[in-house]
Amino acid sequence: MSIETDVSKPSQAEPVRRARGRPRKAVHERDDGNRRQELLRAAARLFRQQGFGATSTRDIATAAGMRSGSPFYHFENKEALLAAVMQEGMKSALQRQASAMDTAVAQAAACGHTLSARECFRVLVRSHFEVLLGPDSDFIPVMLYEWRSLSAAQRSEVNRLKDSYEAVWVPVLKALHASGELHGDPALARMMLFGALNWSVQWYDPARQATLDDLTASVVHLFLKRLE
Amino acid sequence: MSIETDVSKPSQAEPVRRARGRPRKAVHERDDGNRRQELLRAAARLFRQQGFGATSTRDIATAAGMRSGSPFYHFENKEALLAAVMQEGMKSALQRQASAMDTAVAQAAACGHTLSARECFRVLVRSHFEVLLGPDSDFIPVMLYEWRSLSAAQRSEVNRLKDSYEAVWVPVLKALHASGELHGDPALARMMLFGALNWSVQWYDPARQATLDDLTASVVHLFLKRLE
DNA sequence: CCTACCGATCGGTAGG
DNA sequence: CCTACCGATCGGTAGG
Repeated sequence: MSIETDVSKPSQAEPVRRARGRPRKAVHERDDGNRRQELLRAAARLFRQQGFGATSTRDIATAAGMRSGSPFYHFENKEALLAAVMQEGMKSALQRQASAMDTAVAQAAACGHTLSARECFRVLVRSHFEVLLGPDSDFIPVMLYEWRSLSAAQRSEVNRLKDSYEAVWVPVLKALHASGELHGDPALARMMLFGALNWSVQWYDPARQATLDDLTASVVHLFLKRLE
Repeated sequence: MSIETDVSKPSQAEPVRRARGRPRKAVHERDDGNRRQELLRAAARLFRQQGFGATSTRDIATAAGMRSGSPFYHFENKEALLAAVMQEGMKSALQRQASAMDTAVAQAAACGHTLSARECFRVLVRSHFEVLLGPDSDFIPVMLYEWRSLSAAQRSEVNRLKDSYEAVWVPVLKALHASGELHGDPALARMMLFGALNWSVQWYDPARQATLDDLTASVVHLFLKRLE
């Protein structure tokens, strides 16, 4: 279907490209990174809405304002596009996590005290909710629910990022366990906690429900015991 | 779509089915239910492993020992097969939940006391883990992670079953909240709890990790406060 | 339930 | 990045 009208077919002497015309955006070839980013955002949105398997590369191209073959100029194949979405999502999550912790630590220091494990926990949960539910939050849900479609190599690449994201939580949960604020095996508790948080992408409706601060407070009360 | 072959339209004297030929397995037509079940199990396994979009109806047919066109004798289309997997999973989950509660109530009665909310909670969590991780546990993960591929009508059908499954938990969580064993909004706690439990299908390895009883005990300790 | 098939779509590529 | 295209696969069906 959709046989393209080949308007510009025969002897068309290369449109002589005079190198002085437009100083910026020369042949719209090497200014991408922009276009690549648009592709990633479109892919993330569609992969999340419809699933990887139900989204065609044509869908993505159209959503990014391109023709059907063009995504393959930026990505080797459809799976590489999926992997890039996930890596992009994890990198931005890592950044958000680090900056949230830095800010909190700095604020505490300005008040002349250090962050308690409980406060660390709150900051991490809050940052995680932002990653999951905040603006540009299609990337991580795609990672959570489409990893089956990755090759083994791509999967272990994404897992590296995920491990370093989770590693930040480990000492915090251990400290909470040591203080008696968190019961049971911290590793198991971490799994349960991530499950509880990640599931929110399935039901959270920003229009009708609580704010991310409300959610965070709930999680803290639900998972942590009072210290006394 | 799907124009039914109106075989029995005009003057077609009903294909006289001689009731005496072969007593069992007459024309291998009406002894299915067996084959249908095999299709469902194969579909559940493949949908879970590879995802709905990445699984072809040919894959499923082969796994069930059929030819490529045969699944469509049992199911109108691929989506109907997916919907059937989910409904099958939810019906069996509802049965397991009901029988677990019945057994527990009967046992308590035999000992001359009633089930506490905490004991109810434990029974429900344990039954849920069995649904998620026990034998024949491909159906529910498919429901959890492939509902995007359902039509709106199919989705609301599945949601009816899911709602009645969750409804059993509501009074239990309310009682736990009333007694101070569960903090925060019970509805929100239910979401978090299901997230924590359902996530286990992503990491639980029966070979290397705790038993379902261990998991259940962990969840009880993690989510419920001591009553004193 | 099988055989034999069809139309559509899809991932991907050559060449510019 | 577009044009023009290909081979493969896929969901689904007619007819028995």
